[in-house]
Amino acid sequence: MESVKDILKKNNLSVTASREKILGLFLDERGALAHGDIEKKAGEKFDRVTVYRTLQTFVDKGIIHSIPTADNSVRYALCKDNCSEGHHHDHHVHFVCNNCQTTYCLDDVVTPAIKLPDGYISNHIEVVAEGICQSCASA
Amino acid sequence: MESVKDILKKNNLSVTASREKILGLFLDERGALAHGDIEKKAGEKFDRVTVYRTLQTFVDKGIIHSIPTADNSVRYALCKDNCSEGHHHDHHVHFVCNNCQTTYCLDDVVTPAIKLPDGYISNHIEVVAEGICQSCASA
DNA sequence: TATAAAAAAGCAACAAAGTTGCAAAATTTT
DNA sequence: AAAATTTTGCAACTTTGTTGCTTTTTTATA
Repeated sequence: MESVKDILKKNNLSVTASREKILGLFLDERGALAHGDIEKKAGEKFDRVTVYRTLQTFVDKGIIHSIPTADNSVRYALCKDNCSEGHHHDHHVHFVCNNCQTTYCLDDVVTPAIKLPDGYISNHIEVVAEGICQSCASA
Repeated sequence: MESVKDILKKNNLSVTASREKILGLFLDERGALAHGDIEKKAGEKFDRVTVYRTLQTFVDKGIIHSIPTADNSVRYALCKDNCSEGHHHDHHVHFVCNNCQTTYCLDDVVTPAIKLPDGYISNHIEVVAEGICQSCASA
C-alpha cells in the first residue's frame, strides 16, 4: 500500500505538511473535491494560495485531474490510471449527483469513441453524467 | 425566419435593448459565447449585471444552454432543439478547439448512451470533445 | 548533523467573476 | 396616456483566483 509520502517522493516533490494533508484528503475521499472542500476539510490550517498551488502542482505531476462540471465549479480527483507528468489518461466517465452534489469517478466506465464530423480532430473526450447516485437513490 | 423579437415574445419576455442585442449575438455566432465575449461584443453598452441577468433569463427560458468545459469557463450556446422553460434537450456533443478556443455545438452528433454501474441513475449526459477544429486544422 | 542551497509557505495586495438591494428608467398593460 | 410591472444601472459587496516578495521549511551537501 502506497503511502502519501511515497507518492510525493515518486513524483519528485518535497514532502511538506500541506501536500501530505491535501493528498491524504484525496486518498480518503471516494468522490472528487473542489477547491472549497479542501480548504474546509484541511481545517483552515493552510493559506488559500498554498492550496491553489498545491492543486496545480498535483495536476502538473499527473497525481490528480480536473473534472468539468455544468455548474462551473472545478473539481479534482485522484488519477487512478497511469498518468504521468504532462500526460493525463483519465479515460473514464464522471458522475455528478444532483442531490448531494458529490462527483464520482466511474473508473470502470470507459469513455466511448465518438465519430466527429469531418475536419474535427479530437485527442480527448470528457463525459459527465448527471443524476442521482447510489447513496441518494437508496436513502 | 424567426426574428430576435419573435423569439423574445414567444418566450413571454419583454423586448429590451439588451435582450435584443445579446440574443442577436447568439444568432450571428457559429460557436458558443462566454460571458466575457458578450461583454466585449456588445460594445460595453450594457452593465455587467444586466448581461448576467439576461443570460440567466435565457437559460431559464430554454433559449440558450450552458456548456461545461475543462478550463472552467462557462459558455453558452443557442438551443437548437426543442427546449422549453425549465427543460433543456441539448443532446448533442460539444467541441472545444484547443487552438482558437472556440466552442462548437455539434448538433448532428448525438450523445451516446452510456451504461452506468448499478445504482446510478442519470437523466443527462454531457460530452465535450477537445482537439483541433476545422478552421485551425486547415490553416 | 550542521550548513548551504533550493523549494515551498505565508502574507499582502490585487484582479476577475459573480451576487444583491434598491432607485431610476423603460416596457407592457389597462 | 397613465398605471402597473418589469428591467436596467449603480453601488457595494462576496467569492474566486493570481502575483510578487519575504520568511520558513525542506532537501542536498559537506
